[in-house]
Amino acid sequence: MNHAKPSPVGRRRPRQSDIARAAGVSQATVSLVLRGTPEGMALAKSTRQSVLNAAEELGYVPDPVATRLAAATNGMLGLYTFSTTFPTEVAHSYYPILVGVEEEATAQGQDLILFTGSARAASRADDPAAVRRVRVADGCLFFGRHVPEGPIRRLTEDGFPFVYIGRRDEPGVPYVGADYVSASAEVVGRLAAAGHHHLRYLREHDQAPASVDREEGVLRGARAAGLDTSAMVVRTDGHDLDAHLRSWREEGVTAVVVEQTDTGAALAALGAAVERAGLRCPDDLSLALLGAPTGTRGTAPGGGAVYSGFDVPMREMGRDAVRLLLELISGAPEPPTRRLLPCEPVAGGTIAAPTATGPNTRKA
Amino acid sequence: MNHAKPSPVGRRRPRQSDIARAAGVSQATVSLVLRGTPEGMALAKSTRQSVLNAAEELGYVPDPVATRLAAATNGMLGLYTFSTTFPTEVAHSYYPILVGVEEEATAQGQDLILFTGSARAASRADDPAAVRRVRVADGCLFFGRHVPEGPIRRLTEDGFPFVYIGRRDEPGVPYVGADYVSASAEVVGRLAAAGHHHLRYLREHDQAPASVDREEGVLRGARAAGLDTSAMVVRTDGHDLDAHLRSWREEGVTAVVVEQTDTGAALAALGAAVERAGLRCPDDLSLALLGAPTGTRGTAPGGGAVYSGFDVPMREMGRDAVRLLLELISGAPEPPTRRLLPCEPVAGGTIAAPTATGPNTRKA
DNA sequence: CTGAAAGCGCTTACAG
DNA sequence: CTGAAAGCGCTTACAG
Repeated sequence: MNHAKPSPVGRRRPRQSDIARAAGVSQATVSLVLRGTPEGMALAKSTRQSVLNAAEELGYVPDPVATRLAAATNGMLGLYTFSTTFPTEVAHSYYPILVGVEEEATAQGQDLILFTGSARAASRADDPAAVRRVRVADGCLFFGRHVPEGPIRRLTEDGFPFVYIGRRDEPGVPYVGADYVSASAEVVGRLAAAGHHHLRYLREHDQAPASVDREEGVLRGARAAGLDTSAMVVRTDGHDLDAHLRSWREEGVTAVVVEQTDTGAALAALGAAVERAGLRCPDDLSLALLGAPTGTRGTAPGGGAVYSGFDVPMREMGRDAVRLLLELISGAPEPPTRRLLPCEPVAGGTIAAPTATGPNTRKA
Repeated sequence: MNHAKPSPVGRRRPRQSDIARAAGVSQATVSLVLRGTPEGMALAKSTRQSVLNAAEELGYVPDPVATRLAAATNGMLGLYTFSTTFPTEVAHSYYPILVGVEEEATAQGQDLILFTGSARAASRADDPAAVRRVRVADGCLFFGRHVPEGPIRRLTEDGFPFVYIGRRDEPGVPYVGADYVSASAEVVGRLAAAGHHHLRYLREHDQAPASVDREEGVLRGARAAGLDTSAMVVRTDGHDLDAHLRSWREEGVTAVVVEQTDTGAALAALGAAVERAGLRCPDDLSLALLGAPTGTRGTAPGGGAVYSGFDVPMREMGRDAVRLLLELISGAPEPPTRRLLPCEPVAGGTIAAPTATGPNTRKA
């Protein structure tokens, strides 16, 4: 026997067998008709019609769970986040992606399952069991700077359709990322064109693809402009940068480029140091920010201008990832299954020609 | 026969029968052990252990779809929005709720299914079939100013657990709403205490509970303060309010209270009229806003001060709704299943004592 | 203490 | 053109 599923309160909701009884056909025939398969369409008009009528009459709605178990699709797409899901602090970087995903999912008639990282028994977001849950959905989107490889490999082996939001190194893994390399190179080129020949690139220690790509772009742009890149890259853990800033200025550095991450540590540290040094931006020092989500760009210290740099098309990435995932699910992906979207350059107000007066002209 | 589910690529993922074979027990026993039921715990230690080992060995993860179909729960909560889902314009009012829901769901180890309103075949968000989809989840949260009653009644009849985010009139329907009545009354009381005796309440035509409650609160507060309420309530469809504003001023009105809705039509219209009239706020006119989501409060025209009024605890509503839903699912809800959360008064800068000089003292 | 069986509500070959 | 049957991977009484 079985469960008390048939609700404490009202009538049981109708299933195919109820329709079959009402229409005087077999349950299988009901399935055929309702799914609108070729076989179903080939049935006698009268059979079809009576099935359809009975279904309408009874208010039938297919059970998505049973549908899915019986190997069909269920019109649900998963979204699994490896960063802390939704936390208020990273809301700004996460939300635009969610909006994009939601928009496109809605447009495509797909529901969305937000896998909340923790969940059930074994907890951590990178727990293999946790990741495997995503299989309830027809396919899944993954997002986060750091992603556990094991569970994902397993999914690949199983042939489960998924797409990363963000570039990945693992070969064969489909993704929709941002072209940080080109965008970062362009920013450095812009600085060089404005007359900056001594600059620093400030980044965090984190080795996520998004960070690696920005650095590569910065170096590429610097070389293209003929700049000396030997001491250009500086890593910070977010601590006090006052000493650094002072020595850079003494070395004639006129511009600092900084990466934006979900922690924002590097940017915050730089901002604080600039503030404390009493420097004005861009008068005393030009600043460029590599990649804020569209619309969330902050303003620089010592001047309050909007950061120059580029925007990351988060929303569009979300939308495109949904499209790609759907293509994968249907088995016919449009050729590039690894896509990089262009970033929008932002003029901002933190880049100006360097004051030709040399280092340390203004007050300490 | 059946489907090609066993992945095009790799090995089939293990199921209970695989574990059973490896451990030399029946599949049912595996289920008992893995679910950790009383019966399962009562099994011989050695049996338990070998099952557990085999499961670990094979990397077993239960199939949530099958689990759900076989009548257990699946650890998924639905969120169904009747307003346009997520559209950028209402993002501000919707997002805090989503954040709250997400936070609590994560804390409780539940995944979230975002039903995208439209979806599949028949489209509109209030389509019965669309609403019925929510049954994949263990329970569902509903949100939106306007909610179709039919589909919901059906859900009730079926004994499906759900909770509204926002107060509802339908008897017996569980909800977590905001106490707009008290909060609105308090705002009017505050105005009266500041010396305002002639005021107007501007609202839209929309008859959602949230609007009805605000009006009730305003009238209650006004009566408590001994104010004349006969001409107090004014409805607007968002069009030109210049003439209204002029006549109010001539009648000696010194303060206007306005409701915040997801369209923001009334507020926008009032703001524009105040702007055009060249009035300063709160110098020439006090303004109060009834209910913006925490943190999204805008600034008033003619002065740029933050609106006085109250904040709606969207995030907390989301959290509490998840808790209530979980209680409902487990069958043991804590007594009030219809809850109203207090709103936070916001002092803001748009309420001041009326200038004792009477109407139209300042420039047109 | 454990196994065999029925059932959840569908889909999909396969017979007639 | 339609029905009977098997199967998806679980859970849950019910026997032993």
